[in-house]
Amino acid sequence: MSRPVRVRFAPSPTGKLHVGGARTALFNWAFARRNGGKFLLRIEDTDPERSTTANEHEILNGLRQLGLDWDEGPDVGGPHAPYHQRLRIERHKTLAADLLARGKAYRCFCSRERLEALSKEQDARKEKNAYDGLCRKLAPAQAEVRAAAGEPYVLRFAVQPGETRFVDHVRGEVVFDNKEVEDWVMVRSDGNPTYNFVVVCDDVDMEITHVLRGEEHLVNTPKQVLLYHALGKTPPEFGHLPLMLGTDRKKLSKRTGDTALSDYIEKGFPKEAIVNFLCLQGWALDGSTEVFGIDDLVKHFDIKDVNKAGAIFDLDKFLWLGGEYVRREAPEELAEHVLPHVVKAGAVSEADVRARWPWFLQIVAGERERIRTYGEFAERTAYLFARDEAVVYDPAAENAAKKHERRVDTLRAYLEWLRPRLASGVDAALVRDATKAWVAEKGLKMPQLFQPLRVALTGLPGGPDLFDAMAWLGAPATLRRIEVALERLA
RNA sequence: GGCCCCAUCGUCUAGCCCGGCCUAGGACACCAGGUUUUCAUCCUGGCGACAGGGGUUCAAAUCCCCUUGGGGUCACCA
Repeated sequence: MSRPVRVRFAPSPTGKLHVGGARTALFNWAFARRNGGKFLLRIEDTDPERSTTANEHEILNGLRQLGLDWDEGPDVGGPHAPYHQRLRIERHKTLAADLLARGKAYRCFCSRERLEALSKEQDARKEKNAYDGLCRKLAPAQAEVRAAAGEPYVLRFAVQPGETRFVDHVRGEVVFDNKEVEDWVMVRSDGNPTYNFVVVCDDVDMEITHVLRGEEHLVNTPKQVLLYHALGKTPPEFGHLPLMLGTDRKKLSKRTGDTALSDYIEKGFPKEAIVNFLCLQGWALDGSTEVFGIDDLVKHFDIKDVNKAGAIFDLDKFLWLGGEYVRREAPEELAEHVLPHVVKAGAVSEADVRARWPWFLQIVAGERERIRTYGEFAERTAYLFARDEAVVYDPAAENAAKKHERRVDTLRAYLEWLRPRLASGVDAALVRDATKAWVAEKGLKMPQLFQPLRVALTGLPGGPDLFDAMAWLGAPATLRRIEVALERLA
């Protein structure tokens, strides 16, 4: 007889949503959906200094963009409201007072100076840093008097000797000797409870059955399990997810790459690719299917299949996945996704693009196989929106063009030949065939014309079919760019 | 350093829990070839791993132990 599954994701709105956090949320959500349970969101805003509502909105927004929804949370409410931890503080204080009254916690009057000196001594003796339990020996009545006199104190949890063990669905059973767990601070001297305390209070009140979180919390778990017992509650089951690592094999940090979900959204990774990639960090569908959607995750997710070892964030594979999803999109859909990035690049307005929508769709269809993110589209097509006189020549492309001795003569001859043929616009197929015939007739090798021409039109070393590019550019720009190249490639 | 966690190709992983089907499978990346006006897509092929050492067993990537290596954590932060 097990209780209905209830899991939560409890982000702290002190910054952007980390991709590791996004994956934690995703796995929690999938676990709930897979097991017919509830997924709730709780905002861990106990640090008023660093928590902002802007961050909170961005986090919720990011989760929604990934396709997650929650049954209870700050915006949707629920039977256990409020879902902002800050608003639950009275309950936390009540629970803390109860623990104090029952001798499960005690007042500690030690000054920060003493604590600092203590840890210095411990360092010198190469001992582990931990509170020595001095105030635990104080008689409760005496502590009461000192507190009443206004002496500042913190509330510490009284750890009893023994062993603490818990089930971890990722790692198996984990055991800690309570000697390793210090008498940690539950309530600060300013009256605010600490994370390890409130997280348990809220998880108890919200009837959380499974706690799935990052491995960095593994060492907090014995403290929390002990607290559950002191509260007379059964601890939930745990699952500590492997860390997402940077290329330096350490916890993913800004040092080795972008860490915020929003960074990847801004770069224009397709949402489905983000979800897919996050799944692949620590979990596999079946060992051979790499591209799959969030529905497949729900259908097959089992916490027991989650990997124990940390996973290095593999940007190459992420980009590859991006390409997979980009190529699955129809031009119309892709055009909408790509448009904001084009506008952001600054050379053209959304209205201008929409005014030429069929034209834009052609370009999107043409570039689709060449991009892995929406952002890359904007980069690759920047030449289309450049001034004809100021197309940026990629050095590699320019050098390749300049390898050809007679490039200017060839280009000039071609320009003269081409001009009348574009009089009524560019028909890509026609010009393509005619040009190939022209090249053969002149006894030229293909690259002798095509490389200089490519630079003239696009400035890029690779790219779309040149005659498609001419069509996109239109006759005047095509001719003008070749004219300009006559001088720039001389 | 103490404690805790982890260990299959360069990377993400399948296999491990319930030893034999594993001369260890897939994917990314890389290399080579094909298609092509370039780039890309696409197709074909190649390179490439059970960290080391002991056990247990008829048999170990799979179970146990040790070593080594890596990571996490040691706050009145979450």
